[in-house]
Amino acid sequence: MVTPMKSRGEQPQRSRRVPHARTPGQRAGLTREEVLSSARTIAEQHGLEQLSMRRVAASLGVAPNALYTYFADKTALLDALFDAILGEVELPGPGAEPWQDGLAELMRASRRLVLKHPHLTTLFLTRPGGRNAMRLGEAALRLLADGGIRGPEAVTVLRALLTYTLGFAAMEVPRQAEPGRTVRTQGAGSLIESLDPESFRATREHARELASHPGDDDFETGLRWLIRGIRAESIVGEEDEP
Amino acid sequence: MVTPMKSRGEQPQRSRRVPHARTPGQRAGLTREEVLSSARTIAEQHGLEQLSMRRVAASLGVAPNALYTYFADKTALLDALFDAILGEVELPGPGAEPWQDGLAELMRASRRLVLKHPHLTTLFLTRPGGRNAMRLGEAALRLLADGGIRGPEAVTVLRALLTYTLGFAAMEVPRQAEPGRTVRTQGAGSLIESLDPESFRATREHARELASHPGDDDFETGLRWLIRGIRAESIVGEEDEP
DNA sequence: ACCTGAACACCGTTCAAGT
DNA sequence: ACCTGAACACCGTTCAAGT
Repeated sequence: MVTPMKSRGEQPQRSRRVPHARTPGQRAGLTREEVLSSARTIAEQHGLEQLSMRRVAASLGVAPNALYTYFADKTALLDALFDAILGEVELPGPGAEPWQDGLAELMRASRRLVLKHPHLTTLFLTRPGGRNAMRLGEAALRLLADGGIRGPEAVTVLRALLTYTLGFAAMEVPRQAEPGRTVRTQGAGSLIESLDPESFRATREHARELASHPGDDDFETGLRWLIRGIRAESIVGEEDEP
Repeated sequence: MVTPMKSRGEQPQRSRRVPHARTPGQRAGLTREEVLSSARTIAEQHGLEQLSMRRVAASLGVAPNALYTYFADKTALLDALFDAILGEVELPGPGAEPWQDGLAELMRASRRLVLKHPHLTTLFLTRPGGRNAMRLGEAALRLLADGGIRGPEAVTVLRALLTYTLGFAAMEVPRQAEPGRTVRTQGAGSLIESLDPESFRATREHARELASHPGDDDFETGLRWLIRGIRAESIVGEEDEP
């Protein structure tokens, strides 16, 4: 499904040649939300590396430096963009399901979100969390508390789960979504063939699997392993293991 | 019509090294390795975002376009740089230690490497592997084979472990190493305090732990969980658990 | 406060030409 | 093949000035 864009007064993409039709004194009637939304459209359609202050400004029909009224610099815009997207994660309701299932579902939702924004992957891993990241963390911590995991250990668990989830998404995305990478990516398979058969014996034996894209199954399996390991060590007195 | 500005008076040159003291015909005696090494120095000392073709060229005392003799474009240089660094991972010898200990040590070595190059973290997650990445994978696959894990499952295990390891390093680094981020980073702690006490109850209860930097202990714990989960599900008939 | 014009100090990359 | 000079089409950001 396509992300529902708030349709404001903008005419679709005719940023070609409408240079700011204003004299120094006049206002364009910009808002912070409009700038953010425009940045988002560009990032989603053309990739993060195409997202520039000048391009955002052009798509809004203003001069480049007009944006600095709303964002101190480009990283401020990036941080806001990141947090806005994070706000769309569908939190699993406080259902009666077992806490570990709820956690798994939360991680799946996070991964789906990242995959829906392939160009922003690195942002998710490197930018410190804003308000919406906290909202995600809160949901996870509550689920953990349901499972009897609190305190420092809960934070460690949360970090491990998020690391795995976001890291997995970060690894699987660029290989398939980068701009002019088609040639280089397919080269991975043929690179294996060129390796010395002796010193790369195991690699060659697994050539087929290594060439395949990581996907849902790999993610689910690893997530299950991690949760299982957490339970085995953290929940001492649990007996109702299925 | 916007006029491209090109009116350039005689500005004083102020580059560090001697500006290319050659006439069009003369050679600088560059090598691919020299270019790579110079790029590496810049990336390590000033960060990845400061690594530009022009800066590398300047540090070598050549014109910017001279580099295109050795690298097709900037991403080619980046890929080569990435693989060169990967080549420095210390592979654990084929010792008699249990396979899971060997794997854990391999992941620790990988994390240490990433942490030694804080500016290159995203590179490790997003760039497809070159020859040295294969070398790392080979070592891991052999250890897994020692543990009786082969075929598709071995690749799944390898992916899960690498995802966790590189993802963890990617998350812990930027928060402490980014250029002008000091103010923003410390803001994470105070952001928690500003949250609504009710809807962010769990977050506030864990404020202290959440504010702390993830570190060695967190990494080790998560790695142990993951490996334990893998063993529990993959190794059916193992009894000698300590 | 919100915007423009102009400028500064950069980018990656290409093209022609010299040896 | 290896390099320079010059140019093209971009960047982020700042500064002064207009309303």
